[in-house]
Amino acid sequence: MTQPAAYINDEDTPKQDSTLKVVPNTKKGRPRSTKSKNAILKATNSLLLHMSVQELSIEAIAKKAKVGKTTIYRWWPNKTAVVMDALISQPGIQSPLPTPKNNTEAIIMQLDKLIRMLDGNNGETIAQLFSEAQADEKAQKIFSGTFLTPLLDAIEFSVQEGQKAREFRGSLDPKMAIDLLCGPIFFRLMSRPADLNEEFRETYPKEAVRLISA
Amino acid sequence: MTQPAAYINDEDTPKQDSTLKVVPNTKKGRPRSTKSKNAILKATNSLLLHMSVQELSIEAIAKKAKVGKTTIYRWWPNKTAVVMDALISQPGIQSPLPTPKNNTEAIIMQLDKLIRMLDGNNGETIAQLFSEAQADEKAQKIFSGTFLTPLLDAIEFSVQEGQKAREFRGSLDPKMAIDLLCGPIFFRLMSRPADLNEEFRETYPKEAVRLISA
Amino acid sequence: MTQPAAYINDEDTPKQDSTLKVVPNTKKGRPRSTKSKNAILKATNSLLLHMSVQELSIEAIAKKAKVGKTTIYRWWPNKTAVVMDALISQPGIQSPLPTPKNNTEAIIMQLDKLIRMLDGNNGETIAQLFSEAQADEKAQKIFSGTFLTPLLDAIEFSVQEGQKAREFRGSLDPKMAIDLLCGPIFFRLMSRPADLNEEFRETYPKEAVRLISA
Amino acid sequence: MTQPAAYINDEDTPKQDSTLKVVPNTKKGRPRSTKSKNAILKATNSLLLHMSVQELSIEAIAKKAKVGKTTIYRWWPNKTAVVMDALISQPGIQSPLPTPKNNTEAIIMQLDKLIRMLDGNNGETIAQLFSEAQADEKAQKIFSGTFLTPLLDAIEFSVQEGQKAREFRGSLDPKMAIDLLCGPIFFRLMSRPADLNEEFRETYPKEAVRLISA
DNA sequence: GGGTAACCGAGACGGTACGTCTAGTCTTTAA
DNA sequence: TTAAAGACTAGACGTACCGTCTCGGTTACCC
Repeated sequence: MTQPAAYINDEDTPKQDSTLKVVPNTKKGRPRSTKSKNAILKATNSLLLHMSVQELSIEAIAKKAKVGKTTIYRWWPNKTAVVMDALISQPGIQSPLPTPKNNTEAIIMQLDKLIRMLDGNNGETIAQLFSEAQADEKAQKIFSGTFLTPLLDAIEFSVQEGQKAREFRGSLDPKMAIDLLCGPIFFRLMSRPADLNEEFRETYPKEAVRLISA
Repeated sequence: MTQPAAYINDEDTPKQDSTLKVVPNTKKGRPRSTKSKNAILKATNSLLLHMSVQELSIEAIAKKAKVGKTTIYRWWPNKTAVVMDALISQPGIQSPLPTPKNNTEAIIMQLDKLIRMLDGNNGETIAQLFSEAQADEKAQKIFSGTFLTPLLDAIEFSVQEGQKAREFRGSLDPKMAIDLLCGPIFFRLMSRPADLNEEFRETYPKEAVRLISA
Repeated sequence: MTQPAAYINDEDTPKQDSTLKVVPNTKKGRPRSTKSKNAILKATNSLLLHMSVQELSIEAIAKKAKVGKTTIYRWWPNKTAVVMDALISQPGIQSPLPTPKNNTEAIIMQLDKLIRMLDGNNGETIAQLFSEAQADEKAQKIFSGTFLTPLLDAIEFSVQEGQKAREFRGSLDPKMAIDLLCGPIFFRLMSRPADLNEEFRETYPKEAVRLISA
Repeated sequence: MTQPAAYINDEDTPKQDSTLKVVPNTKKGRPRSTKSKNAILKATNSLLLHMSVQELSIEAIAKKAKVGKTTIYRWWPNKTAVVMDALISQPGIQSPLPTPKNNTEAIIMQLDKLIRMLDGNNGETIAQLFSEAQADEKAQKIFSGTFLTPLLDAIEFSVQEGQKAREFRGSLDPKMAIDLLCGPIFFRLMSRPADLNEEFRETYPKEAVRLISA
């Protein structure tokens, strides 16, 4: 189960032009204000309750958080990155999974967790981030790196383990397996989000995993 | 069978406030200029080769088509509607399917056609329209009404016929069947569009239909 | 006393490009609709009660008069002309003067009539037409020809007669005399219109004529 | 003596909602760019050589001055204010008068200065601003406050002083005196601007002041 | 404890696009 | 032929944000 991490603004170093400096490490100067950081993330989450990612503007965040626009641009490359961070910063969004007894169960648990995550307001926001990523390369990288790739890698790992263990059909291309497992969830999220309900969460994962079983 | 319906600017009546008038029938005034209409659609398609739907602006279309902005706003409610029309106006985008010998084949043909349609530049555009629809209600209505609903309705019809004919599992909720059939395609479109290739088009439809077979 | 007339849309011949046709006189086709003409003038006067000449638009007139824009453009060269016509069409705007017993009295009567005319809503409109004329050559011609020149010519005539009769200073340039007589009225109209009241009407003409007396 | 007052954008504080703040003194944020301000005024003056105030557009100023439209709207409430500022910013437009030896001379000097100011292109512009003021309340306030009121107040002061000193007729209402003195100048400006020439400048002030003399 | 470096807020900057409005022209059918 | 209706191109309006910049001022570390 790879744990790639990704963008996510953990380290308090401003976004760089990727011009590699060898050991710039000597942190001088005023350190990053955690107060501002939190205010920004909080304001973002708050605003997203009333508007879409597309409607959300950096200016609105800055105003709501009582923060200079520069402060936002210093630490995040674009709106997608801020929203992504704000999403992740929510408590309980990253709950660890219990240890599964086999790969079938692992997949079921992962899909269940995914559906839970996509339910409600967060689901809308994620759908909108996914949308932003369609046209904007930078947004694409952040969304993939922070959210999508880790998710899919974890599932792919389980699929491959399951194939080794003969739980799943060996003939199936793992990429195809991922599309079969996750595609319906995201498609429903984007086309009929209201149907991403409890019933779906209870029936779909079992149904889906059956499709790739040996 | 399919439920065509939807937006689509066929009739040359300007967008209305939906305040129903009883028989306004006598067409007075200068009729709509087909020249302008075509110039707008052509310009839109042309611009979409170099930019995303999001980057595309009404002003750019108007300029390229040598048309007043008012003319665009008179006939289309928003950008999504223009792009949707432009997409559909392309020759060969709406080819009829040959008569299938059973519902399994019908589904396969429909999926094959869908994948073909989503390949290349049009696929990108459609993904972007789908994205626009995530946040914007008006865009959502136009995209659903013009593109998504007709498509899904046709597939749903085939699924239900197939269930009656015992070709497909009767226990499967038709909505779920649609998600299983179409979800992977759209998911791949949006997450790894390069993989929406010929190989996928040849393998996926058969694989997918197998999943819902009795 | 010149009788210049001017623009004024009396004859029902559309505005021409002044490319003289010799005897086009055989009036064919549908005749001009007096109904439309009246509706246009009435609508114009009505709208001018609530807005300035500058705010008034041809579109608004056409809409209010339930008339095509083309109909307006066919008969009047621009907004100024329409407004000018509308103003003149008002009943009682063109009352003839009684015969004066000398030129001093003639001037007084003329100034009194002018002040009366510039009082109230019509005064505002005339000030606005005068304003329109400042930047727009066509408007200038219409305003001068229809309103200003006839007025000033009449006064100039009285001044010159009065000079011949030794009622007024012979040394005074007639143009200067006109400025001295009319300037204060128009200046007050444009700078303090509220002061163009009855008191002013009663005191000013006598005062003014005194200034040019021998 | 004179009541300068008025709009005029001297202090670099953006136009406010007039909600009085008590001592906002600590100037935060990036200071106003004098470069942009000058570019805007210069561009305005430059454009006014070729077009009227009415034809002039904010967009054209912005384009010519290589400045964002927002920058103009941030500092001036409307076109009239920009033009007024541009006019005043011209070197030599505000030359101080030499000390007069009596009020008669003071009036003559003031009228002479006024006629000089209204000669040529600036005269046209001022006539157009006066015109703008006829219909638009905001324009009216700016034109009066910045140009007309200071001018008339100064003359009124001289008139009243002259009346006290028995140079001028005491029976004359000062407002009437102003109309008599200034009316002809502005009337000529607006009706026959070409006649606002040197000859007029030399003869009129003396003639005018004679009319109000005791 | 003074210097210095990076941070912070505020907000002005040059731009782009929005959706609306009006000008003046053009094109149809009906009278 | 004119009238009405209304479509047409063109372009200004004032607003909203973008991402950058420029201020005065505020921490921290390092000498």
